[in-house]
Amino acid sequence: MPNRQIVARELAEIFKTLAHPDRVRVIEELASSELDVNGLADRLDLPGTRVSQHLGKLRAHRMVEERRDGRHHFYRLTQPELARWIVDGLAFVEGRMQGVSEGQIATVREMWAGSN
Amino acid sequence: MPNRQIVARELAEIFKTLAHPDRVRVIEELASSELDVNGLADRLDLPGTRVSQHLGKLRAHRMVEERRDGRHHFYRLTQPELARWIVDGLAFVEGRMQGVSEGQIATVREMWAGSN
DNA sequence: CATATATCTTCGAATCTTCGAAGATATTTA
DNA sequence: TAAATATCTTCGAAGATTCGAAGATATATG
Repeated sequence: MPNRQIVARELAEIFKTLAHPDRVRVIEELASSELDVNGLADRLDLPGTRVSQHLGKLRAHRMVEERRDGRHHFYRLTQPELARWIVDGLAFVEGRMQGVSEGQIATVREMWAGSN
Repeated sequence: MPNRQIVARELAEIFKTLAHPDRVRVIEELASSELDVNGLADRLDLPGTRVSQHLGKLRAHRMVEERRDGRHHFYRLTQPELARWIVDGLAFVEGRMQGVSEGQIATVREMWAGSN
């Protein structure tokens, strides 16, 4: 199979892995600090079991790494630059503009980009 | 709902829209030139009906724009920088390295990035 | 006007994703 | 050792996605 198809398939896998709002938020949280499952669940206001499932998927695709300390599983980004690249993608949210103002986007960009 | 959640939802929509190898390839083809449905189908070696379906989705998310000339529907990127951002994402394919060599990625990066 | 071409839309089956609930495992504390 | 805590995995239902096939539309050509 031509290289372009192989590489396109890999890229699509990455996009699929990021194609859930909770997982985007998990990655942006981890951009500023390592956290355990409950730490993430608290900050994102999501049930821990759901955060755990998302982390399982991110782990399967090597986007996060795990470190265990006692009964806590701490997670961090395998490639911290990933968080920045995602923030760069906000440029394409702006263009679409369905119910999201430029001001809102700018605010979030600063929150997420600032923590890096 | 907090801004971060709204923006994360929009970003996830973008990722979902890009989460198919055919659509990644369509976008990279359109980075270098406007094409009609059959033109794309030929270059990507895909059935025209399938390319049309993918274009429908990209259109629904305003990633491509249509121009009609007779019975031909020509498509171009709404935001040409999108193609470059996707190529930047190749950095994260490299990190994962499941059956894809750095050489293959570099080759594709040049093909896609060069056409811009 | 009849036909061929280019594209779009709809349909239904197969597959994948998501979500919460329930159960399993490992670690700490009493 | 028993109970509590933190996390993971599995299960099954609901919903979304993908794909090719078939039918609809619009435009060009004979």
